Amino acid sequence: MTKHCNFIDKLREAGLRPTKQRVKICEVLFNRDKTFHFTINDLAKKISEDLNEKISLATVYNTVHHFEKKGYLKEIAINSDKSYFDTNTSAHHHFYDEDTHELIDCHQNDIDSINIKNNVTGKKVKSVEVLIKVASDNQNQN
Amino acid sequence: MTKHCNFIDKLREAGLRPTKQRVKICEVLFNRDKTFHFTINDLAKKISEDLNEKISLATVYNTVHHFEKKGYLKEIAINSDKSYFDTNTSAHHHFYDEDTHELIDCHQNDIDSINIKNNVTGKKVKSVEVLIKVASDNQNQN
DNA sequence: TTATACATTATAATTATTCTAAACTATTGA
DNA sequence: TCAATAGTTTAGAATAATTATAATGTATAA
Repeated sequence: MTKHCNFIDKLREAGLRPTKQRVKICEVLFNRDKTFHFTINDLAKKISEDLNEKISLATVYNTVHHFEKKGYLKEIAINSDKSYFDTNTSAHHHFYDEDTHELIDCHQNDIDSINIKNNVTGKKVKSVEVLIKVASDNQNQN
Repeated sequence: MTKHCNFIDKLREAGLRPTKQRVKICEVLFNRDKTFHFTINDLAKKISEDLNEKISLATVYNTVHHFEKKGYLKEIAINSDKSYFDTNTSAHHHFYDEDTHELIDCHQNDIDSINIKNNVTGKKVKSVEVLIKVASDNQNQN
């Protein structure tokens, strides 16, 4: 289990002052074994439940975006009215369960590596994201 | 070039009455050689320019969503405050140019086919979308 | 041609996100 | 230790995409 002081270091490394709000956000995000897929709203709700006091949404937005820029979080490309983030920043892709609206990590051994043969002229590949939508067989395909 | 009557048929096949608004939307979307990547706003703007009269945004939203359900359009998974659609509904993926914010089709011969070795238990793969983000070499990676 | 079911529209409502400006706090250096 | 300052948090307003509403309009089938 990672401790407070590690989060303080982590925040300092990101050039952020370790305020109690940010440390709390770190705890919720990074003090866990499994990958966490979340929306800003999920995160804010979890924090206020844990903490029994509210934290401004603006702070959550700002901090999450800082973390994303610093590579502590990854934003997941998905068609939704909300933005999804992932605490797993390693190269991996996602399943999206259309029945439950749940995101599931797709690990390296679940998929053959993606081989791009022709890139856009004069550009460099910055990231490759695969989203595999799944559903029960009897589900309507959309 | 596809003609009016074809659009009327197309709309009927989708179970939609061929109103003048819908026929116009068809013209803008399907009366073209190249793939069209667009947001609802792009589309509404193009229509009002072409037609020199406005068409309600609600109508555009409704019609585009009908078309998407019927498989005439594909929604593209991208992290954006807006939804992107594509008139090319065949199996293909996308490059996203982070410099210009432009979407570019990734054709079959640009990428090796995606091989999913382990799917989520009890589910069927409904779609596989690959988004390749590209930028100039000197661009900040985010 | 008329009844009816479906469509369009303007506008209001909703929701996610960003902005703002005032109050607050971690940090730095005297 | 303490004050100055630079960065933070906050509530609430502003913005923007999307959806809902309810009145009016129109394609269609009988």
